[in-house]
Amino acid sequence: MMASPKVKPVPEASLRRLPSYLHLLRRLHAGGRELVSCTHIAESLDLNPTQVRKDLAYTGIVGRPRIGYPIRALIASVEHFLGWDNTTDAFLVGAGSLGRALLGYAGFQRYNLNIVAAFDVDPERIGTHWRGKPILDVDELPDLAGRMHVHLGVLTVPADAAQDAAHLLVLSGLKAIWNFTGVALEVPREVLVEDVDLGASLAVLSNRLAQRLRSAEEEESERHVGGHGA
Amino acid sequence: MMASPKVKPVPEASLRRLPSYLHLLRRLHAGGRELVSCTHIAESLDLNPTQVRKDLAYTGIVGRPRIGYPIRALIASVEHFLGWDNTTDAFLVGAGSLGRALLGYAGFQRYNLNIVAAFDVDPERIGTHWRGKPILDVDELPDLAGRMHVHLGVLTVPADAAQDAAHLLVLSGLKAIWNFTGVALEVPREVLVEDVDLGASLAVLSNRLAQRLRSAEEEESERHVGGHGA
DNA sequence: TAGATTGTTAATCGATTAACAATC
DNA sequence: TAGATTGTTAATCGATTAACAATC
Repeated sequence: MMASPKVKPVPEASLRRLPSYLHLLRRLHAGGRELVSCTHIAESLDLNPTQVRKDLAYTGIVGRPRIGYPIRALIASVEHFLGWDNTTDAFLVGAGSLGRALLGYAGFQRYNLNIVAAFDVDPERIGTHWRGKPILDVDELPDLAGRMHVHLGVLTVPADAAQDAAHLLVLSGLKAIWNFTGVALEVPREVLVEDVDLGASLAVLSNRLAQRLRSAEEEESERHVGGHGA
Repeated sequence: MMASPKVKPVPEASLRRLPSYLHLLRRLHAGGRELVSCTHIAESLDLNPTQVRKDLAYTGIVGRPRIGYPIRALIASVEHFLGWDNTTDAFLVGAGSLGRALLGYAGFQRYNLNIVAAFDVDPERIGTHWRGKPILDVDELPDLAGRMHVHLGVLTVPADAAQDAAHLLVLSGLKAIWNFTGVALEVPREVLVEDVDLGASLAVLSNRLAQRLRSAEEEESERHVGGHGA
């Protein structure tokens, strides 16, 4: 007996757009507006209206032709679909600079994400607090995960400790890992991993910037020679 | 006269994979290995060999049939292609919790990225240092950007200050913005923006996790009733 | 009613993957 | 030489976008 064999997963690209809709919808709602159309959302966010309509349909909302969607219900629908309608508790592993940053980051409230504790191996860190959150010995993690019913781990250890730490999270029964290490983790299929890869993001920007700086130079030297096109 | 009109841009997905190749290649190189094949890279990173071959070809490297690529040259090729062969200086704007985290993050060395200073509007922060980096008044940014030839800005201000801050960076002559605010910025076409959207990333993980927890519940209750499939 | 907007089906587009000739 | 691997062209796949009927 397999778990929901027919449900085809929502495209990742669609999921990734939902938070930006949510952000806009909350602003509109705060501004007192009650209805919104895909056309309006699409224009605000510079997207294709059909794409917005499909994305929203995934959350289960049904709109009314000529009218659009009730904003209140739409917000609720998106939040529920993302599991952001209830607080999600999480453990953070690796209380280095990046880890402490996320530990102190107030912005996670928006997603109803609550990091309840951090774990580390460094005796200097263990037993201390950071922004009101305890930093505990990583050896306590397996036991606490079970007792506190925590399913989500935020992984911020150094790259060379990443795979071992991931293994520990799996053994501790966590079901999802938000991976900031930049390392491709090997975990069982039933454990979810989502990578936040700063290197990947920076690569896009760096390449495009380097390209432009190069072609700007080229253009400059061409101007001196008397350019004959590319 | 347009800048390089014929150069078709490398697909973003390919660029995003390059840092993971680089990471692996550096490890192999450190291990004393001198040659590597796409097959080997693909197996290590769980990718399609043809895809790896195409990605690497974008950087300009040429391999030898039967042999593969010389690792040293391949690393140099990828690094150059990403503009990571020389140090890139950057300004960080917004020295809140996330900003200070990135300011103190040692991992950027890997990409030859050097944040030289942070800027803020809070008088309490201005004039202080964090991890050896000065936090300056944002009013000084335009002048310093020109004098220090800084092209890249790391944007970590609160969401409601994002657009204004981006505008300042544009006016200051910066050419690229690494945007951590989660806000869709409006900037002139000639300014590059790359978004690191934690909300988007978390959305994927949250939805998939919520889905699984839901279907686990379903299965549980089905077991009691005597399930008749999905 | 007229027409704006939804929901859905079809066409387009681009990225991934497979096939295969060239080559060391 | 034989065959593993590269580089490239063709086929596949999935996401985006366009077209359009249904409807309020």
